Amino acid sequence: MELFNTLGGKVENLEPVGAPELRMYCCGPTVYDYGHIGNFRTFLHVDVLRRFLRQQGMAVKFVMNVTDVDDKIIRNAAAAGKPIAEYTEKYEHAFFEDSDSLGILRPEIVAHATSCIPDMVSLIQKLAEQDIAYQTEDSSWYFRIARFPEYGKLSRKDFDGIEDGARVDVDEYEKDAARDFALWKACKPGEQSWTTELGCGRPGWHIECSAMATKFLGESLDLHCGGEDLMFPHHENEIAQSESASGQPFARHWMHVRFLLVEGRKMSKSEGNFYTLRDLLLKGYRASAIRFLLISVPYRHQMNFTFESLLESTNAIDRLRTFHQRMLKGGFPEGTDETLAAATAKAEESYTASLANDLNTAEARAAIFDLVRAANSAADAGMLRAGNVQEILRVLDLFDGVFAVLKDNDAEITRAALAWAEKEGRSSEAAPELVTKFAFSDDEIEKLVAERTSAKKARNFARADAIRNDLMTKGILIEDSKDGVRWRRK
RNA sequence: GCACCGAUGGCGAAGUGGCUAACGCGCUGGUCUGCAAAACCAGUAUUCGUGGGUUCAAUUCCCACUCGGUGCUCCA
Repeated sequence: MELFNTLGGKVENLEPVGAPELRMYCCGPTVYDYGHIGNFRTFLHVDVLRRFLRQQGMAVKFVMNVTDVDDKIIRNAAAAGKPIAEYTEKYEHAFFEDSDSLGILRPEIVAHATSCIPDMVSLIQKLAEQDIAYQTEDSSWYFRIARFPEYGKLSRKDFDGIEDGARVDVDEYEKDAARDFALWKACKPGEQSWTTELGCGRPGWHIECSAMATKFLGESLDLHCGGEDLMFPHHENEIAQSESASGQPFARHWMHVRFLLVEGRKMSKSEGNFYTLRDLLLKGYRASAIRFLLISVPYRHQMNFTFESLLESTNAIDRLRTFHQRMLKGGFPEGTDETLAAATAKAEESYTASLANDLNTAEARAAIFDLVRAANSAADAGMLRAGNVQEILRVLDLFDGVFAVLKDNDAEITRAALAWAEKEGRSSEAAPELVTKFAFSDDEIEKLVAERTSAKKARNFARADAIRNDLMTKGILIEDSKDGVRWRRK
């Protein structure tokens, strides 16, 4: 497949080199709070890539780190009066719970910063031997950027222009050069620290990824991913550290997912447009719709997240699911309609080609909707045959292997979110209509639906419609068809 | 300030130097239905931010401007 490579700024073929599997690393979350939709847009697109590569028959070994010690964690844990391990455990658990809700597959390996300290220490020692790492008076260790002439090759920055610019950390006066970055931060009283050959302290942020990626994937990776903001300085620093230590290219391919806007503005707490996944679930939006929306705009484009588009995604998924059910129900005559068979083959081809072309999810999506229309249309015209259905379901499975929205476990996820809100004392944040919608059990709904069906049989339409309207106000939709009644939560 | 990215219908959003500018949602009308829902059909941008240029031909390439976003600092 072809994927844009930030290093070099071109679309390039992505394939494993020197190993049977593609070695892929993604900078994961810093677990100091619940994940927001911006975080998840990145992880979702990385998931889409991984699923597609696998589907294309490529073996992938995917490693993601969890940053479980850093300034924010130390600050927040102290404020909460908890040891950092206990504090981070909660948010890491929540992160993976949210990832599951969004259909993000778990990495092959999850690497924790706090369990890889010795690897970081030996990496820094390697740099120290070459005098690339140096110690300041306070016993912290820094990376000497002057010793890595290629610094800036990823983000293609002109450092000559910036070097003497206004923004220099005033409190880092001990460094030899303003841009030198911390590898190891000397311990401070009351802060979590490790006593190592480098002295007492804790790792800098950048060294984590270099050490862990190398530990689990070797000195040269096939692909390194992350949000666009990480390109500089984080990834640039990773390259500098890793390549200085190993003398080899750190990662051949770099993928960066662009930020999203919320209602046309940068998402931020001060703008009041900052949303975690849980916020949205409690507002009554479905996990599947959030996934679908977040991956529908190709990863290299800035996307504008709005509540209107979230509703649109919900409706689009309903269309797909309704169609899927229609195909599964079957009952079509034997044989194959050639026109539809051709349309199906074309949809499959277009779907694959779109994703293979730098992960154009918008086009891949369009290919599937083309198929839905063609098949629905053929079915209505009495042209759909069992042989077509078989192929259509296969293509639909292919699509869903990457998009993962056909299986409906939204109610389950929403219930879990409600339970969480209850437990955390945040139930007031849950939308009232959500509470009424889920107050009804499936059994109760079935009972009312049965009652309506018998009222209908007795041609008591007034009673039947009253039941239907009542359920409608509670968010439950009833559909009659030739072969029975179907209901679903809207 | 310097650098980079974007601007396509009511909304979201693909795409291309030249065939009717995808797809989804919405809306309007029709078919179906006891009525709905689902589904289908038809309609919904003579036009791709503004102004100039290159070209036989530009939404697509170039320049300027306007607006939005991003990076230069922790951030997915």
